[in-house]
Amino acid sequence: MNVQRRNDMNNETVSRLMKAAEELFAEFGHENVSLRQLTSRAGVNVAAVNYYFGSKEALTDAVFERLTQEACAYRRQKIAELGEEIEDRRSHLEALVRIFVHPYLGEGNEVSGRLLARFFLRHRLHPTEGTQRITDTYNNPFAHEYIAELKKVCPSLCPKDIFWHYQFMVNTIMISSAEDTSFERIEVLSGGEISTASRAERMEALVRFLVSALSDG
Amino acid sequence: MNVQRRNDMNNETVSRLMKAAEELFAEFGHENVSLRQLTSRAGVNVAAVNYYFGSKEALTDAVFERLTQEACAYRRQKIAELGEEIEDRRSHLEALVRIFVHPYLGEGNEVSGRLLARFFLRHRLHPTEGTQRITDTYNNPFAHEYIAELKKVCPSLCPKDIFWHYQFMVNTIMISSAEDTSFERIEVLSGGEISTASRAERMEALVRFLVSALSDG
DNA sequence: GGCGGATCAAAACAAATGTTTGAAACGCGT
DNA sequence: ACGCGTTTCAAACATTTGTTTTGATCCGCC
Repeated sequence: MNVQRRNDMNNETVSRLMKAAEELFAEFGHENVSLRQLTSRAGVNVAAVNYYFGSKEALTDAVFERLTQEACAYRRQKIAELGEEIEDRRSHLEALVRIFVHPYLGEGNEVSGRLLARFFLRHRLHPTEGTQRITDTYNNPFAHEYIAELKKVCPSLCPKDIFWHYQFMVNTIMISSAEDTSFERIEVLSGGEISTASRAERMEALVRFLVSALSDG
Repeated sequence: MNVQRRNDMNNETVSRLMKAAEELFAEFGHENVSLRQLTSRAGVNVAAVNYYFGSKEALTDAVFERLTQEACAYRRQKIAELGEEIEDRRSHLEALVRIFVHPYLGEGNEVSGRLLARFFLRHRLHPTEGTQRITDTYNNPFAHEYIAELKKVCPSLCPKDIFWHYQFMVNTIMISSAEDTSFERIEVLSGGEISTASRAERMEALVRFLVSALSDG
């Protein structure tokens, strides 16, 4: 009835709200951002959230949905560009992994990547009707396509393990992308041997880890 | 002053509180458990939490600390039992991985394992003074010892990557242990090909994944 | 110009939370 | 039996949260 009343995209207030939500959610997590912080940052009234979205949760879901949609679309396109011909299995696998990781850790996705990962983790730990719907609509269909591609380049992997390893791969990427401090920990772990690495370095290390895990058997 | 007044372990109310906290936190996450739920379950008064622990956060930290301590102690002992002699690198590595995973997914650790993982994830996403202290006190020192063991059985791994891969390994284990639904997803991913797996099966699949990721290069 | 719906803003609202209070109940040594 | 420190309890408290309400204002249109 009054939920999700008129969240057209071409609306100043709506887009200001979503922009502010993205930034704040990424920095603090949606749990720790009150509507008053959010609307104050967006420069709109507190009531605007409920007026346009119906509830805070609906706004959260809207942000989550947009990011998820974009990530899946990007990856679908990149996989299509990759084509069918498989020259070297290992490098093809690496390309596949890079495509998956890119929306999270790739260049230009600093904010949205972290946010997307946080949303995903929250869905895993505390699924709601909304996040479940988004997962079913976007992530699961894409997951099937992606797993099919994995199968092509990992023939030595037991069929069951394809699913398992896909799951573990996703898990690793999520938490590794969700928070920068999880990467700064590398400095204390190595006793300073590795100084806090650049974003690009982190992604390379993650790709190596995942390729190694998925190849071989 | 009045914080952490008298949380002796040999106290009926205190242990009742911690037991209820463990169960509820594991099921819903500490964020989603109110003091009234908690104390009602424990059969004590609401004020008992503040009386004995000083605050809800202090109680949370106490639970976290105990579990972390136990996990590290267990692993230290098992590593010592493993001894120095390395006959087969691969199986030694596998044993090491199993030792790490056990407090999270091993038999008998159903509740505490999930809880510990949830705490750890929360610390990563939203560190506090308390969780940082616990990490510094227990996890980081143990991490150094464990990484040293890893180095012995992964000589082909570039020294820098030892730290990275350790970090990724921990991440994978955490999120994979934190929620059972992350494992039930395997059923929808495989299109029903794999029915929801037993806890033991999951652990085996995770061990395969990690060993594969850590060996080779 | 004036009507009517869309949009906004300030305030009020209800519910939940962690925390504190003050008094009653208890345990126990003297 | 008394006194005293500790523990327990119900109630109140202060604060924050998301949400709703009530008008005021804007803008297009007959």
